[in-house]
Amino acid sequence: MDAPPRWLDPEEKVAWDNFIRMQEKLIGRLSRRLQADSGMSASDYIVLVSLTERGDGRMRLLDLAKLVEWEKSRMSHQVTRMAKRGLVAREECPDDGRGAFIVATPAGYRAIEEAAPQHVEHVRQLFIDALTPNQLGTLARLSKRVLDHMEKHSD
Amino acid sequence: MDAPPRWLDPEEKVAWDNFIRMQEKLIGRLSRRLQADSGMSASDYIVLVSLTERGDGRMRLLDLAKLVEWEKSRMSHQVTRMAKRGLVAREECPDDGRGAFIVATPAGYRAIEEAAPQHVEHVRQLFIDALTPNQLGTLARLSKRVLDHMEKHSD
DNA sequence: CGTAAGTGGATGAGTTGTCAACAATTTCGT
DNA sequence: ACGAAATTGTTGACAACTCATCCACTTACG
Repeated sequence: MDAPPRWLDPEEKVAWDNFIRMQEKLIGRLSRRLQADSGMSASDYIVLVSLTERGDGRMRLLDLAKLVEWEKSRMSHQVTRMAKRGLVAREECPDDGRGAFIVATPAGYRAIEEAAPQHVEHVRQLFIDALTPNQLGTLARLSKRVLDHMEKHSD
Repeated sequence: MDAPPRWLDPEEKVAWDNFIRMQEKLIGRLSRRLQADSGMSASDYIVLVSLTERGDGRMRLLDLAKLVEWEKSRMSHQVTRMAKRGLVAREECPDDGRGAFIVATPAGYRAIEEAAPQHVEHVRQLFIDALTPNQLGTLARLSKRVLDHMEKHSD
């Protein structure tokens, strides 16, 4: 006998709906714009940012995957595609015969340097500017709270 | 000459990062769980919910697409796939020779009725339970605000 | 040592999303 | 009423994600 489902009460449902719709619209728009004005997908963007933010533009595949919280196979495919377009390259790892370094190429650096200002501007237009600094802070805290909650909640 | 990019200040960056990571983790987990325990994708789920929430379980393709804010081609593909699995069917539209009605089949009804309780439970565990009712209300308002802001901002 | 378990990564098949082009109707302007 | 434009929907090609599986190398343990 199943426990009766605990349906969402009206306020909970409104909260969930608003959140979902907002998030979907926001992410959708941002990624389409990014694609349109830089030819990069959101995934390309995060990978390049992650890589180039640490001085040497070089990271182990699995570390990269953990950093952005992806599965390793997803990262591997992604890197393969980006390598095909010359944005990153794989380098052998001397210490660990199995390993590979992923490196941002000069073209990769150029690509984020060109894409970033526009993208940040859109994040500002669509998200940051919608809220006061106070509200933004609140949203940050609530997001963090949900995030921490999920981390406890194994899966 | 380009205007100098208005980078995010540290608080803005934290807010954006927290939000993005939260949202990605949340959506990721929910959709993997939904897939695992009901064999439905998140897309299948919304389509069926949208269809069955209005009495007759029948809607025009474009209306359906607008409701969930998808592109029409995405909806068309989605419906094709769902039709192949017997969850929905296409019906001709008498008033409009171009049009098609999308209808939830009995199997479609059964499918959401089975999937919904578990899914709602997970939404509760991962999201609702992370926050107090007050905080949830706040998040709802902030989401709505961002949503409204985006609607003004044509695209 | 030698072998089993663990780790780092690659790959293939299947599903889903995007974009662009097209076809069929309907509607609107004159 | 007639042609142009808009609406409704489909399709095909292609990119991206997931899952499962596989291979190569490292490490740990007896």
